Parts: sequence; C-alpha cells; structure tokens
Amino acid sequence: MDKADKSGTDASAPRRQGPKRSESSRAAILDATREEMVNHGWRKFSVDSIARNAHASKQTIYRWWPATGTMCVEAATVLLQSAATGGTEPVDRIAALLLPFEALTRTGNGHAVLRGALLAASDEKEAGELWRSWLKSNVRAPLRLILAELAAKQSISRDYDLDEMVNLLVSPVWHKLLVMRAPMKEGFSREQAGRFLRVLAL
Amino acid sequence: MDKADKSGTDASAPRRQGPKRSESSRAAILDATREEMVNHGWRKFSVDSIARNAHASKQTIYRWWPATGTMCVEAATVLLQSAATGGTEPVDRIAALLLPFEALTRTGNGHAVLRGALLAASDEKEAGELWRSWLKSNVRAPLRLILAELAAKQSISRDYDLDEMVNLLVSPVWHKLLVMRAPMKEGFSREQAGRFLRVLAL
Amino acid sequence: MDKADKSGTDASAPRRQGPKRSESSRAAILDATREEMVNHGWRKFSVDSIARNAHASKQTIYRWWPATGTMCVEAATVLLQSAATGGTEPVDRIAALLLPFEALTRTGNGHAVLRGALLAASDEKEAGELWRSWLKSNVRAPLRLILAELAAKQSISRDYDLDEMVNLLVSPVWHKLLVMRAPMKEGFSREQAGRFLRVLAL
Amino acid sequence: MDKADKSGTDASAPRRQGPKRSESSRAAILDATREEMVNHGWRKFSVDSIARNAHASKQTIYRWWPATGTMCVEAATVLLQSAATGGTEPVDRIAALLLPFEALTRTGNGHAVLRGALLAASDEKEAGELWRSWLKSNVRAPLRLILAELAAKQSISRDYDLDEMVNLLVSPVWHKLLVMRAPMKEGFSREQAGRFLRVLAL
DNA sequence: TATTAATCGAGACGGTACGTCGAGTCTTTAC
DNA sequence: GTAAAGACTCGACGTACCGTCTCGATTAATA
Repeated sequence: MDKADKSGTDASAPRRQGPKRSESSRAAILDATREEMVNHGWRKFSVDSIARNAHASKQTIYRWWPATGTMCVEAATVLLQSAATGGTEPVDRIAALLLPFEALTRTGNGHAVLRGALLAASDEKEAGELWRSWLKSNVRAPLRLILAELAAKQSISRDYDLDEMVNLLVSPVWHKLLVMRAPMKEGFSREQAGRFLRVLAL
Repeated sequence: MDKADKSGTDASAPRRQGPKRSESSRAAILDATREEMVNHGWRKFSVDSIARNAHASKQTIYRWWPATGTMCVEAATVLLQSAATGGTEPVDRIAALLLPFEALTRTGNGHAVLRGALLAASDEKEAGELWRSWLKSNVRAPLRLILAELAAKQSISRDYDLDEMVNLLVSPVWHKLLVMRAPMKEGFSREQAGRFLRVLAL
Repeated sequence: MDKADKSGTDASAPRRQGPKRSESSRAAILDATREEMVNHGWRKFSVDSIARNAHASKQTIYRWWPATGTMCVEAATVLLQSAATGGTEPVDRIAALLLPFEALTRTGNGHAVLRGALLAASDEKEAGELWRSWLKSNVRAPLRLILAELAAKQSISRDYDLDEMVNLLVSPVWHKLLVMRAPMKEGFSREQAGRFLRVLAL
Repeated sequence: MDKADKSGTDASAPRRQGPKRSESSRAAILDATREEMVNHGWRKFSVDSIARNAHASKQTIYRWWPATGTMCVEAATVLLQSAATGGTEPVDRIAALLLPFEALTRTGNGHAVLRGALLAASDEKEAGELWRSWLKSNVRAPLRLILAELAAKQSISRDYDLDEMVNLLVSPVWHKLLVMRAPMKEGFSREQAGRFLRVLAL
C-alpha cells in the first residue's frame, strides 16, 4: 500500500518526458494529513489546510489523490506496516495481526489517525476500497494461512467461515476505536486472540 | 431519544411566553437529515441543504441542534425504536438487542442512515455522547438484566466483564456497517447471539 | 448609474423578509475596486483581492455584481458624476460634457481608474452595455439637446449624424487615455469643444 | 514588427551554437494567440491555453515573449501589414493609413483580434510601448510626410500640431472598436480622411 | 386587549473551503 | 543549445457551506 492511486506503473516504465513525482512532497503531504486528522477529524478535514502545512499546492494533492479519503487511509497504513513480532504459538501469531492497531492507538496521536482513516474508509467509496484491500493483504490472507495450518494439525475445527472469523477478530478494534473512542490497554491483542481461539475450539 | 439537545427541561417547565416549538418543523428537519446522510455522507453533510429541503431556516436548526452530529444520531435513533419482538429463550432475548440494527440495514436506505449516524458519533464529541447514552439505555442496561438472570439460574458463569460483553455483542455490527459497507443477512442477530452465549458458557 | 445590476427595484418595493443590502459594504467594495484598478490593471484585477481589502466576502461581491467588469464601470462612473459647471456659451456647454473626464485624469489616480473602467467595458459584454448606457444618458442625450438648439438658431447646419458627432467629440479622450496613457492637459475639453464646433460650422 | 521582444539582433547575428528558433512554433503560437483573443478576450487570455492549442511548451512561449501582451500586439500587427493601396489624391493617401484597420474589422474575427491587441497595449506597459512604436512607424511617420508635402503645396495651413493630428485621425477607430464594439462600415476610412482634411483646411 | 417574549421563514453577511485552472519556474528526455 | 512534456508552488476562479445576524410575520402567555 505504499504507492499512490494512479501509479499502476511497475518495473517496465515507459520512460516518458518530464520531471518525476516528488517524493519529498508526497511525504510532507502524508505527514500533514496525519496532523489534520488529529486536529480536525474527518468532517472538518481540509485539503487547503494540508496544502498550507505541507507547503504543497492543492494541484499536487488532487493530482495524486483524486479522492481525499485515500490520503487518509494511506497516511494510516504506512504507520501500520510494523514488523510482525513475537512468538510461534498460535495465539501469538494471531495476536500479531492485531498488534499494529493496538500499538498505534497507544503511540502519540496514533489513535486519532487510525480513527480518521477508518472514518474516511466508511464515508467514502474509494477510501473504503483501499482500506478493504489493505485488510485483505494484511489480515485476511495471513489469518487464512494460520487457520489452515491449525486445521491441518486438527487443533481447530475445519468448519469455519473465513469472513466471519475476520469479523470476529477485528471488529472489537473498531468498537474501541470508534464507539468508545478509547485506546486499547496493554494485552488487548493477546486477549482477543485467546478468545478467538476458544471460539474456534468448539 | 425523542427530544432535542437543549431541552433537558421536563415536566416543571418555567412557563415562558411565546409559541411552542414546531413539531412539523422538527420532523421535516429529521427527514431531510436522513436524506442528506444517504445522498452525501457525513463529510459532505450540509446544514444549508437540510434547511433548503426541509423549508426550515438555519436559525431554527442551530437553535435546537447546536452540534450537527446530534441531528444525525437523533435521526437514526428514532428509526431504531422498534418494538422488542420475539421469544423468551435467552438467545432470542439477546438477539432482540441486535434486531433493530439488522432490520434497519435492510430497510430502504436505513443502511446509509445508520452509517451516517455512527460516523457522526465517532467524529464529533457531542454526537458520540448522545450515541453512547442511547446505547447504554437500549443495549447495555437490557443486557445486564439478561445476564444477571442467567447467572442467577447458573446458566452462565458469573465471571464476566459487562463492558467486554457489550463490545463482543455489538462490535460485529459496526464491522459489517462501516468496514464492509454491506447489509446484514437475515438471521445475523440470532447467529451473533448464539455465538455470544457459547463464549459465555465457557 | 448609482445602483447595482440586479436591483431593478424602484419606488414600490415589494417589502420582502430578511435583512437589507448593506450600503457600507457596497461603498467599501467600490473603494477597493478603484484601488485594485490602480494597482493591478484590468487583466490582473482580482476579486479575491477586493474581498480582502474591502473586508467583504466574495459571495457578497458576486451577489451584486455577477459580471466583474460592471463593478469597475460603476466604480468609475460614481466619480464622473460631477456637476456640469461653467458658462452658457455653446463652447462651454459642450466642453462641460468632457470636463468630468479631463478633471478625473488629473485627480489622484483617476487616470488609472478611468482606464480600468474603459478596458473592462471593452473586454466584457455586460460592462460594455453599462458603460454605453451611461454615455447615452450623460453625453449623448445632453449633446442632442445642445445641437438641436444651435440648429434652431441656425448657428450650425441641420445636417449631421448624431452618432458621428458623439464619436467625434469623445473619441480623443479614449486615445489620450488608452493609447497614449497620458493625462489631459488643462483646457483639453475646451479645445476639443472648439474644434468640434468648427467642424459643424462647415 | 515581425520579430519578438528579445531579439533586437538583426542581420549580424553572433552565430551561437544549437538549433535556430523554430519558425513553425512561432507561427503556431501567434495563430493560437489570435484564437484565444477571439474566444476569451484579454482578461481571460491564458498562456496555458495557447500552449495547448499550439502544441508548444510554456517554456518556449515565455522565452520569446516575456510579457504576454506583446504576443497579442504582435499577433495583430502581422495582420495589419497590408499593402498601402490606392490613389494619389491626398484624401486617398490619408485614408490608406486607416484602411488596414477598417479592413481588419470586417475580416473574420479581425475585430476581436484588434480589440484584444489594443486592450493589451492599454493594460500592459511593454505591450503599450510596442504598440506605440508600431503606430509611429506605420501612421505617424507617413502622416508627417503627407502633411509636409501638402503644406509645401500650400494646400493646408502650416500651423498644426502633429500629435494632435494623429489623435484626430486615429481616435475614431478606437471609439468604434472599443466603446461601440462594432465593425466599421465600408468607406469609413475615406470619410474620416475627408473630415480630417477639412479641419486642416481651416 | 394590548404588550411582550418567544417562534419561524427568508436571506444578507464575513469567512473558509471546495475542486479547477492559470502563472511562472524548473526538470527530464529527445533532437 | 531548442523544444515538448509535465510536475511543482502559488494564487485566483466562481460556488457552496458555515455560523451569525437582521428582518418581517406569527403565536401564545402575561399585564
């Protein structure tokens, strides 16, 4: 998720004329986006303000992020790209999927950034698609692998609906974040992972 | 949830002069609010547009809803006031708590209205308080009663954290609504209630 | 020419609800318009800048002057509304028609204001119509009266084309103003009036 | 007047390296300039639009015309370079000075091109200088010659101010063009020349 | 019965933001 | 070197919305 909307450009670039996209500008805009989400939330989110704070022009912003919400999602996901840490126990491997969220909500204003991104993803179609595709790569796919292994070892039932399992695992995060507007306490991920496995053991 | 922000005043009104609040105006505004949430979402939500569509003056709107998000929450909660239906089995009584949500997401544009309200509640302090207070009255309190009865009958363990249980019960609703942006399929509530009781039975 | 575009409202006002147009705002905007023409000319004329300097909102400006050039014409014509001074000799009465222009080009930045208005009138349809209608009332009509009187007294030929005469009288003003970009020297009007009468005497 | 601002370099060019200026690019740009004046007038005149329509880069435009108005003046004067036609009578020789204007205002969109150039010349210093220098070469100088000959033949008084005479001759053109925004009817030039000579005969 | 205090609609106002476009400058590739 | 392509910052465009205010009309309780 580390590239903008437009650039489907891969390896074989067609080498066109003219200057390249400015990486410093992109970074400054994402920084300002995080700050804006913290200070003004999603509804009062202002592209003008981003432009001022990032010393960028609105033209540049709209060029690379035609839908505003995608900036917010991108600004959050770059913070979520933490290394999956920790043990080899199943419970640890599952907790690792939630740990980036837990960690972020207790880091500086990470809580507000994450909430802003989630609001954007819920309110705006394009941002929603970006967010769901990130979840698919970073939560759904890893979870499928883990569950398949456990089922092979007969640790859990083979009879589960992957969609429902993803829902079961991550939805408490949204509740804490959006409805309770509270950070997650230490150990939240492990606790959720434990409960998750107990449900599957039935 | 059928009264506005300001009027915490009940019974013992100080009997002032002048006309009463216009109920027709209030209804028209809440109707327009629902339509606006459906058509424009939370970020593009416009008070001017409400005023135009409801043939109301902005003055009137700001008089009764100083914080915009509270309009949205109120507009949604009046739709959620459904009669608690159904059986006497524990699973039915718990499913009844989710049924209004399930029903609304499959009714016309109820899905978008509910999402708008939840977004407002997450993005704006006042709206958040209003929403949590509604949840307390309409979900948390009934759930406490049910669980206490079950514990008394020794159907479930006494060892639970009510906050965690509320979270466990309602958070899948937010996931469906906000992240997946999809309506809930028939039987969603009962399925969640079943899983909920199985977790508690441990 | 002392009223805005929209207000065709005369004597019998229809007494609608709501606040009246702010006269102080109108005056401040016209002042700022003059300053802008002096400082930036017609092409670099900026409505944003007017709004800043007049402490007015753009909404207000566009409400009353949907076409920008009409502001410029109006801002100039209010300065041209000088009392027709001077003698009763035919040459004086005709010179009086040019005197407001001559006077304005030698008063502060009147030269630039007048040039701005004329450029606006030439570049923009609506402004052109406003300017020509002002000329009709303030130059063409008075000139017709004077020439009719002189013809009756047989001081001049009856054989003239009024349009051509207006052209002959005022066009040197535009040349000085636009092409030479120079102020008119004292006595310019009387000199032009003299030449004008000599042509008619043929 | 068929060369750009910068290149005061004539015949003896200093032979620098690299390719020569592209004549096709220059022509395309001047064509696009005329079209832009016709379609958008002077205030809405856009260099970006020129670049698009002429398939030129903005760099190239700014290299050769640092002041935008000079493009407009140049684009018009190339159209005015008509052969001095017609008879040997004084009235014909004087009318010939106005004929290019008269002809242009009745040729396609020549009217708008000429108006655009004149507006540019009035609104922008550099364009004004270019325009006045063109007038000097193409109107003032020829007129001086003609008048000197006539005075020598005692056809007219020797007592005239050349500046005033230029004004008298050409200013009706500006009036028609800018204030009346109307094309000149057939015979306009000859009529003006006739009146001009009658004034001088006094 | 008048007065008075509140309601309501309409909408003008100073602001801020929207999303687009233009102004000039600069960078990259091609010739 | 010239040229096309186009990214960049800046700022203006004309529109829409924000929240406050003023205005005329209306509606009840109070004097």
